[in-house]
Amino acid sequence: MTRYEKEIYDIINVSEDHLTAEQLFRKMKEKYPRIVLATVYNNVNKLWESGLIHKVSVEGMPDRYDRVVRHDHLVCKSCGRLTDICFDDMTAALRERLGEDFLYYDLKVFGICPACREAGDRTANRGL
Amino acid sequence: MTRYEKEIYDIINVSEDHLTAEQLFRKMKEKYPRIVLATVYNNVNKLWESGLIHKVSVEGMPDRYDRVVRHDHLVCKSCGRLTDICFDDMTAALRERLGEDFLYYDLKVFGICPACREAGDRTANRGL
DNA sequence: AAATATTTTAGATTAATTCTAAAAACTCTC
DNA sequence: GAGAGTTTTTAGAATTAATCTAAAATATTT
Repeated sequence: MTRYEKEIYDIINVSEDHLTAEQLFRKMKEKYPRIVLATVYNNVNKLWESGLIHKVSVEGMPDRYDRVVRHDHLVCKSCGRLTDICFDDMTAALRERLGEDFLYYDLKVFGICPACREAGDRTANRGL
Repeated sequence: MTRYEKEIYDIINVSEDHLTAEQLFRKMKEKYPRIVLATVYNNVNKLWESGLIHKVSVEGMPDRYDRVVRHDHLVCKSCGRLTDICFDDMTAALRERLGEDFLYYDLKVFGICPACREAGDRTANRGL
């Protein structure tokens, strides 16, 4: 692993958030001011291809990057925020129903996050 | 629903495939040669916003559109092909674990489709 | 240190999607 | 059924996310 690769890997594994390439780029820039966005893309793609990080894609938003430890996601339909959640591992059950092996599965539960729900309520009260 | 909206809605509901905006555009063009890609985007977005169709997003590929009847997806990691599959409805179980309501969930199982597996085997035999 | 390979930079390019302004097609009212 | 207002479509520019390319910078090997 190169220096940047390692650094990006660490940011992703330490961060509570699910960062986009752009956000990783801004974070990297604090430490390496001459870094360029393409370098971040190069590195997340290398990390992704070698299975060291996950890529999370939600319609209408840029891809975000995530640690690989098994978990699921809550997606806010309103602001797009991703929250980790860990439902029971369904691998065995899915495999049985499917009748054959697969690589992995991805479960996203869409709803409205507390912050947006509150904001929505406030908005509703204002009659907007 | 406008004429185009209805037509696009029907194509999505009749098709076995999961079409991209580009593919819908080409299909629409057979019947309405003067149609423009932006019109397809306008219409799928209207349909999507009103909950009449689903949008399926997989990292690295353009969004595809789908009927709304509840089902899950198999995604080929190699060619990207989407296949419908219907596992048991987990809404109740997820809701219980989550402790609150949500809008819907999205389950994708990633693997290698039969065609790609075969092609891969052939390639492997060739030593590539 | 020279030769080779890998990574980064800078900036152009592509692909998917959205936006904008004008034209066309509806819809309503009288 | 002609004009007024609204909605949709067209055409093409603009935007965004991501990739590509070629040269420069860094590593690695010999």
